[in-house]
Amino acid sequence: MTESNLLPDTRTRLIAAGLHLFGRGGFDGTSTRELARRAETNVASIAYHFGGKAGLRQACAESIAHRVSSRMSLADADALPQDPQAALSEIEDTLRQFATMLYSAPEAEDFVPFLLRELTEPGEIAELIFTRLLLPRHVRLCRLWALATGRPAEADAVKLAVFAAIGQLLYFRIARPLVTRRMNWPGIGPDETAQITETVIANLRAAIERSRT
Amino acid sequence: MTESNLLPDTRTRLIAAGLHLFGRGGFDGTSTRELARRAETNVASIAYHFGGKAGLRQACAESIAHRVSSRMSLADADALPQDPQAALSEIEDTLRQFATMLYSAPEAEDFVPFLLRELTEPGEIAELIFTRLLLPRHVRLCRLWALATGRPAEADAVKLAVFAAIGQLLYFRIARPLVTRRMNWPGIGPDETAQITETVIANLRAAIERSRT
DNA sequence: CAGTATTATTCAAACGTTTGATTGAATCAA
DNA sequence: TTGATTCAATCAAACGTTTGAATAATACTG
Repeated sequence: MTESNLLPDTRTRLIAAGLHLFGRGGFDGTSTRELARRAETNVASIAYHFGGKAGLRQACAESIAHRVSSRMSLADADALPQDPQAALSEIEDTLRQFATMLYSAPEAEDFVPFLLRELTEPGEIAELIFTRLLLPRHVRLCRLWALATGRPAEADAVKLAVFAAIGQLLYFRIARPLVTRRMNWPGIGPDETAQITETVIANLRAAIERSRT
Repeated sequence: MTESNLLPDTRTRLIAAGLHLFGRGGFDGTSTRELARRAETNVASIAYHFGGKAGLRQACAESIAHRVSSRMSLADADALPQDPQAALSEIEDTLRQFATMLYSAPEAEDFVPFLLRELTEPGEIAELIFTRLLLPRHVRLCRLWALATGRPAEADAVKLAVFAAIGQLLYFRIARPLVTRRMNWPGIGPDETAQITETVIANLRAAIERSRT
């Protein structure tokens, strides 16, 4: 106790290094020596704390799962809004939260690239991220969508529409270099984030309107 | 002359191997020995024909650029449709072509993963793919969008809306394992492709309708 | 047209480096 | 002292690349 040290745990530092380096260079593109250097520790610590490089990768994913869970809490599953307008509002709020996390939350900056990279290539990590983070939110969004449009919550069309809405946000982040190039943006700051978010929200409203009639 | 050999060029075989292996395992995750084995040649051929592993990667990208150009030709830039309805139709056609290539074209199957992987990580290759393949089509789609909605073609909102439309298609392909899991699909066949495409087209129509008013 | 010189391509083998992992000693806190 | 943790040093394996000889294709010459 009473940690007067300036540095966090070796364990914690290694996970931070993993998120950063795996997210940028990929798992194969990152060496254990790089990881150790960035975490300011010895290579052997990786094996000691995580059993190996693959174990560190897993620990990075679990670290994200925890942090995202705390930052984007699921609304109580039993408490669904009643009128369509309230359902739509909650969908919009969820997307906005998601966008904030993806584009401009400083504390998410180091793990979002890791998350996206793992999501784009199938494997155990993608599995974990999907079941723990994405799936429960997808299910709830489908229920909300159903409330907002009057369609059955588990209809294929509803599920796909929700995927499409989330997909737009994820895509803008994945293709960020392409988007900034085409838009002649210096980067994605608060203004640009707002523009993207409003585009997606506008698409959402249009889709729901059309689906309702 | 009179090639009675069963195999294509070593050069050609190496590019095919590169598209396949880089697309699945990534650049760092693929060794020159794997590449040579799959191309049924010697490792030294990589250096001989492409200067090295990185050169093969580049050649793979250029091969894609050629193949996509021939399969998805750009309509003549000077021949824009005149009425909004025709413009909308051409946008829809373009998206459908794109979807076919991404999801179900057999001859695209081996290079689509390569293309997506390179697009998701910034670099020289992504640059080439973007400027040669994506950008010209994006520009034309913006013009068509402008015609269909009456808005200025180079308005930020138009560019972003086009990105959002393309992004949906790309995302469904990138996140294919996730989508099939959630939908309880065995895979993405013609039926599933149609469902996805219709979802995106429906979103497109809704967005354009709303943008027009 | 035959025979030779020239070039292009492929090959097995080896190069030096880097990889992830492991070792046993050193260091630390309790 | 004890158990947990970190360390420098080392390991075999795999890495991308290079080598020089062998082979195949092409051009030249008499």
